[in-house]
Amino acid sequence: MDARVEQEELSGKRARAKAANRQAILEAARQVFARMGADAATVRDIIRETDLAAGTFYNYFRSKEEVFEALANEGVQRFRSRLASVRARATSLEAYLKAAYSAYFEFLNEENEEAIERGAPHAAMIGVRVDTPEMHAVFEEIRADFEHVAQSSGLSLSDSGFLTAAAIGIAREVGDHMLRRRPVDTAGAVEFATQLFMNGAGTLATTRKK
Amino acid sequence: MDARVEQEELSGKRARAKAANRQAILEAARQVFARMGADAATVRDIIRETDLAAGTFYNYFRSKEEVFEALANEGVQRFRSRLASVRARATSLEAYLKAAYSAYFEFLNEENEEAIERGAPHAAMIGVRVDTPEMHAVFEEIRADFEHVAQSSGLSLSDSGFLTAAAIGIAREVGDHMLRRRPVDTAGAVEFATQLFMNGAGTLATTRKK
Amino acid sequence: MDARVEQEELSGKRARAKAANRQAILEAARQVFARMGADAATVRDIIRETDLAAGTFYNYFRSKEEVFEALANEGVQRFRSRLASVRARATSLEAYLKAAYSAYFEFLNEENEEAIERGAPHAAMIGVRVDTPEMHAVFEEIRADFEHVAQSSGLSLSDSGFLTAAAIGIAREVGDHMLRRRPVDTAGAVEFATQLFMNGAGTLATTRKK
Amino acid sequence: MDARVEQEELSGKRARAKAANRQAILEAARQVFARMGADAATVRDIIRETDLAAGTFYNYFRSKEEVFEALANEGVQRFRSRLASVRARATSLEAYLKAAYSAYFEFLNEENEEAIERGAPHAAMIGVRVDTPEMHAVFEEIRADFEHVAQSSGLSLSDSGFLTAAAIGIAREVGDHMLRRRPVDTAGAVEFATQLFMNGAGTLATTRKK
DNA sequence: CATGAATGAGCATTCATTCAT
DNA sequence: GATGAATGAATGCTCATTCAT
Repeated sequence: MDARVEQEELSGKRARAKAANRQAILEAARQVFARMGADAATVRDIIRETDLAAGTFYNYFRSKEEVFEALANEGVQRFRSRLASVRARATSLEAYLKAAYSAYFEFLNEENEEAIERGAPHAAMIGVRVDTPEMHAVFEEIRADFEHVAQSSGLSLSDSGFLTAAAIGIAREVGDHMLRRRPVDTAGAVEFATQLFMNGAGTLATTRKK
Repeated sequence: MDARVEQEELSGKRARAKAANRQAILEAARQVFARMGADAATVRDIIRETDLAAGTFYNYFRSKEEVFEALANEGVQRFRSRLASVRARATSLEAYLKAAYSAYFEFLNEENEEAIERGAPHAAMIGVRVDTPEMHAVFEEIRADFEHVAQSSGLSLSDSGFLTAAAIGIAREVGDHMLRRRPVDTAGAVEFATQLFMNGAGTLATTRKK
Repeated sequence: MDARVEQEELSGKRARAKAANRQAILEAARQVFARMGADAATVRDIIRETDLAAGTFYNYFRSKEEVFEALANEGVQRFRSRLASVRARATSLEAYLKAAYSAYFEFLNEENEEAIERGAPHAAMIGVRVDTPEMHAVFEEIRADFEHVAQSSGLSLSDSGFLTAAAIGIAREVGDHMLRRRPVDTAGAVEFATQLFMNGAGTLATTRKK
Repeated sequence: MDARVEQEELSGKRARAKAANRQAILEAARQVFARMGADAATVRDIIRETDLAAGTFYNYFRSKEEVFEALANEGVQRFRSRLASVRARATSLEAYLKAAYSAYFEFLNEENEEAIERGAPHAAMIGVRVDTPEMHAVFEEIRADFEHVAQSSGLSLSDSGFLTAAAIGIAREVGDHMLRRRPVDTAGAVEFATQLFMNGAGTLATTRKK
């Protein structure tokens, strides 16, 4: 009885403590992964960054991989929610692209800012790089967006799979390249990526003066 | 005199054996990396795939990473040499792109054929995926090619860094996508990637009939 | 409240277990070192003598050397505390020597008894043989004792460093020799060493009858 | 026939080459042992210091221990031959002691000079420290010398075993101590050790002025 | 639920030794 | 007899995971 009452009284606190522990582990993992790479990191490395005991880790995750996945999904989800806003407001293909690239490049910049400042060589995009079911879902969302926008404009896309892949490829590589430049110019990257995807390299080259 | 000849004969055999062993380790590593991923793989996994003894590994490589690097460089070099032929024959930007994408997609297909058939989920491009000095060199080569071809055509590229990044991004993602389709259609991928890069998505969408 | 009490009970048990494990490792190491020599011994040899698991060793010591050192210091400290009593009661140089030699030879005998009975060829004095900072401290203690006792007697020692070295040398070699005789005669060894150090070999040789 | 003749022609050369190889290994071992300690040293370390191949080592020695023993015996033998000269010329106990201590301290100094200059922390007396049959032989030789000299002087030693042990103990510790002082004063050490052994500490202490 | 010591499988690596050449 | 690559047993050590408290 006593125990039960106590348990119920505590349940709120406990739930909060549980959530806090889970978050603590995730945050520690994020830092450790960034600092030494997810592959080199060990569960011990993560738990050491925490004030929890080794065994406690296993109350929340079954393995390092599970943490990694959780972290990755978290990242993807963050981007996905941004993409959802974009989708809602998209009118033309070009407008959609601009908004989507903008969302991605901003996201990339924000996510890496914290890590890069801390001198974290392995930072580069834990959340969005990995080949997970979540990432495939994002691919399909974008493809659907493309098709939807195209349809609205009375267009038929030749190969939406390839188009989506290309859009994503541009985002990734141009995004990485953008991060290496100082100052980081997301607006420029958005402009470039959108122009290239819409009109090709032709418009990006100018006839030289003699 | 006699001794010298004999010694050379011997060292010939030995040298051949050494080279063979090195190759055996590399080949085993390629398979192991493909099967279980380079990070999960251990030196033991590699040497087990071989009929060599554990210690022998260390006569040839100092660590798993060294094997990985050797393998990666090997792959990049193979592609680089193809790229060199392309460069030699490039006339216009479009011709260069077509040839380069063709080189890459064919390369991708060949390299992965063997691995995919063996059911190797981690196959996807050890040689060309990793972020090595070699890869940066390839990036710069392509950028230089772009600038050279542009100059020949009397054009000035707006941002050769971003352009190169975009071209590579398209290659990577469209390439991966291509591999997932059956039958693998490299020619179609080449056509798509070239068109997109040159003219943008506009030309790839057709006005729908009502 | 309850929890606190419980925790202390638990930690008590744990603490006891930890101490017991540490002792078990030390004792096992002592035996193994005695049996096969500290250099030939491996961590596995030590842990095998224990009912602990291999990894547990590293919860207590970082290496075999650390165990060795702990063991050596332990031995030296045991002897040092005996020497402290001797010092407290020393009046003349001869009295000090007698007491110190007695302390050492008894110590030597006791420490090696257990080991020799078990047929341990490498027993001979882990604790006092090695060249550690602890041993140097003992050297300096003895030298200080010499000077102090001499001063009390109104004497000035010619070379306290050499004198200390000589006293220790005699202790070591005569002590080892003593251990090889049956029955072990510590009293005789004390008498001999003291006489030799005080008066030289002259008093130990008697004129032969014709 | 041909082969035989060739072999016989070479036999001289070969014998010399064999001896040279053996010496090369011994010398390399001496250096390696001095540099890193005999226990830490490996056969590889030794052979690396040589221009011989790994396998060649085993044509001359069966193991590192055998080299060590050879080296140790060599050292003891060198000292033994000096001791033999001493013995030949010894008249009184004091004269013998003086000569023997002199022989040992000089020997110690010479053997370690080369090593210490090269910055070899592990040098300290490979040749004379170890507990080998050879060392026991030396012990017995000295004991016999003691008895012989005593007899010549019409004396009877109380306990020649302990006396010998004491003399050796003094030699060892005073010798080590001597090596630590700069400049190394072998003459002083000889004087001290002889005086102490002959007359005890009494003569080495002087009454203090009030 | 938290704790943290124990576990023991598993890994990288070294090394003495062998042996085909 | 010399060579030096191959061998594979052995070692130190780490780490994910368990479980008594």
